[in-house]
Amino acid sequence: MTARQKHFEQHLSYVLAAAHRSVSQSLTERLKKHGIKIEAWRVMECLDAGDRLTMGELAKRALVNPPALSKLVDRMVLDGLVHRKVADEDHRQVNLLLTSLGRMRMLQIREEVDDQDETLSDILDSDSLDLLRD
Amino acid sequence: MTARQKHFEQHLSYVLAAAHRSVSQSLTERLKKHGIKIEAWRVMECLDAGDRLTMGELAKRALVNPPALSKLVDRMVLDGLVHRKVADEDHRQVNLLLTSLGRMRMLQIREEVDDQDETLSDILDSDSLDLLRD
DNA sequence: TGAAATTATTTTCCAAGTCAAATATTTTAC
DNA sequence: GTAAAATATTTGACTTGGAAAATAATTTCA
Repeated sequence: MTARQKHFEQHLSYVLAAAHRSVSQSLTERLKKHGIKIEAWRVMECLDAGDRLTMGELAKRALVNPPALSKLVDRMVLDGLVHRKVADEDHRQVNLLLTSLGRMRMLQIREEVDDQDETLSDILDSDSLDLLRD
Repeated sequence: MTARQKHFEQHLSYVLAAAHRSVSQSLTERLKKHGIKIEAWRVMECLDAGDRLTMGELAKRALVNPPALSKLVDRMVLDGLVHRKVADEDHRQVNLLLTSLGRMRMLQIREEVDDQDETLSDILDSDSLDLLRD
């Protein structure tokens, strides 16, 4: 007899959705002044961190499905943040590269995100964050 | 001198997005057999739990923006899960009500969600969940 | 080798979300 | 009492996302 009869707001999926929504919304708000979406920021950070990423690798790391990534990258290319390059070894693959404008913008945005993280880390302790990495 | 130089995958927004994505995807997969989206399930649970909810209240509790909720409800009405009723006191407001079909379907879906929660609660302990409710 | 299978990415078509404006109703303040 | 402001919800125009198909390149293996 497990302790049931819980309110649905305690379901894992609800709690996660609420937390994600709240954090995303405030970050989206902050990123508005930089004219960029959270996903685009993640893509730029991945490119800065990882080496010669293909679209497939990038999709996994930046948490975006391949078709969505393809379209997002279209826009980022238009904005001059990244550029595509067919991979040398395997011509099916595409390597994405940050432009210097892209790197510059990423650094500015990173400050904004770091700032939000510091604000929020007062509320949330790091142990629970570790647990989320499952 | 705080311990910086962290990888961006440790950012709160990234960790939350990853956790949310992972849980949502597996739940979405499970809910497919019931022909329903996570948001629609949340709406039904809210209606079952709360009393005479207006669209505005519902939007907050079900974690959906008002325009998106309005459209989602359109579909749910078509599917016979809920129906709209102009509020008695304030005719600007709309009260949403579960149909009996809606309640029945909700109960079935709840089992699916409870099941997933049990599966995942082995991995994640409840302390971290409490912390997410901020 | 070369046809078939596999893999990476993009495209297409459609469903769903957003922002701002429109609509409907109620409240406020003269 | 009524015009103006405020509030609740929906609509419309546009953007974005997803599933599956299309495209392009590589690998397998007979």
